[in-house]
Amino acid sequence: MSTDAPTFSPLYRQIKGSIMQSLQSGEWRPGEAIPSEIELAVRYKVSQGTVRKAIDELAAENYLLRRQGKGTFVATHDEARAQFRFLRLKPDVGVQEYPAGRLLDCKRARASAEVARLLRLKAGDGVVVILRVLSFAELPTVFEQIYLPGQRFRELSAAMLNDYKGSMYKLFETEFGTRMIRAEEKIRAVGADATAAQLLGVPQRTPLLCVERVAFSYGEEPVEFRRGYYRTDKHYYSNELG
Amino acid sequence: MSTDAPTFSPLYRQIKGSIMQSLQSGEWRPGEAIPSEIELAVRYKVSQGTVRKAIDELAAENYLLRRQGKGTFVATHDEARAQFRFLRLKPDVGVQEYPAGRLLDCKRARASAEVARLLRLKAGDGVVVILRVLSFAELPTVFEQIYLPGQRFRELSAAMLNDYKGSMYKLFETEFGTRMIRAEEKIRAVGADATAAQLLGVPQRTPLLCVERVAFSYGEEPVEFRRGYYRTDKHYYSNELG
DNA sequence: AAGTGGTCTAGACCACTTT
DNA sequence: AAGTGGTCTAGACCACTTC
Repeated sequence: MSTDAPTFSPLYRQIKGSIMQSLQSGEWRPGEAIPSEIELAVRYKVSQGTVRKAIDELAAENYLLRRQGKGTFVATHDEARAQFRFLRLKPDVGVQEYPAGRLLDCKRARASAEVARLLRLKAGDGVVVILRVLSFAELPTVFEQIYLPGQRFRELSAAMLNDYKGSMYKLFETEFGTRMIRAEEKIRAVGADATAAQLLGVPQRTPLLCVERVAFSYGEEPVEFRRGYYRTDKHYYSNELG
Repeated sequence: MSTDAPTFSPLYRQIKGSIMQSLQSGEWRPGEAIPSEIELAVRYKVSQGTVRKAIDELAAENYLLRRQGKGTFVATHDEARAQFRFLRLKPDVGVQEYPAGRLLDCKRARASAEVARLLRLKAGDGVVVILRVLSFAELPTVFEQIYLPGQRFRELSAAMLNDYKGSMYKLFETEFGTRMIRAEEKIRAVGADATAAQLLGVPQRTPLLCVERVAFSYGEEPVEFRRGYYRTDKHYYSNELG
């Protein structure tokens, strides 16, 4: 038999697929409870155990959040758990805090070949470009360039970004129905260019972490490209190898 | 601290603990099959499903490896899966390859305060210090300083490191009964010092990734501290945010 | 008390590997 | 054919939350 044909797909994976579709279609919205395991078992005509296994996997992949006694909820970017999932910078001393953001620019532009490739657009398609600086305890630490598909984020404006309190991903989720599920990062060491040096208050050619991130939403759809320059004299990027 | 006053500990977690102890004690060795689920169910006087759940978690945490039809095996560092678990450097172009290592030094020394703290030793305790350079396709890319507890690695020698074919963690596992389970890394950007510059063939102050790793064995015991300097002009450190 | 997720059981059957 | 892990079921009971 051909190796890649879906020769066999267990029931619980099909259920998992159904649930993911309901999430993607917005039938159940972030923060809301989905139907109970028993209800879903009835709906899909399977046993509760089979539904459980489907939900177990979705919870492990950060799509859902189980709360004993209360129900199963669509994951959100304002849970404590999610706060630092995409921000791996920790201070050398003290506890991790959420940074203050300063918006430098938010404009429309055309996608370069690179950005188009990463976001699966056509070169020249419209994108939103956001520039900002993040500071920890008044110390400018991150300079970020963010690229978003213009289509999906048509309504996004500088005012919106400034008014919104909370993380950017929370705003995307709330205002654009776009939930980030996972991201891939490529990390390099580079010397600060004139712009980064000025914004971060360091000499040119100071070694900085260059972190390029592509974030994916439902269905492995890339919906954000972000390039960040991190000062690492008082912070470090933390990672766990499991 | 004794493991816990179990406010409440489900059966399958106790089973999991028992299995972990058998792994730690060496009752089942890396690469070997552990008893079948049914045998374990009999041994622990529980149902097969309860054993399954315990094994599920251990497999997810890279302690065990399930193979349908064959059995459940103690994880090893020579599986394809494990090869790149601790090496996150990927080439900008081409496919990831295993690097060639060149040993520069392997000596005994006394732990500095920092190394002692990280390895939970007393300052001045004996440690093994290894210096080496890793090259990808003839290109020196990583300069590493490795610190190991002298006690545990009493027999380790330069000859042993040179003779051994395969990854260092595989050697630790085979020759010292020390299996690395997980690791934490702190990543910074720094300028190349004279030593690193010379060994990696770059000018001084070239931006390099500085990756500090503490690796843990069974029971969260730290058994290795490693500081690596990575060139990132042709490679990048890849990470996934799940 | 009622409803939710979490644990545990016992048994049936499926898929994969080896003999 | 026999043995392994993988799936699925049905039901019991526990722990947590809310009413």
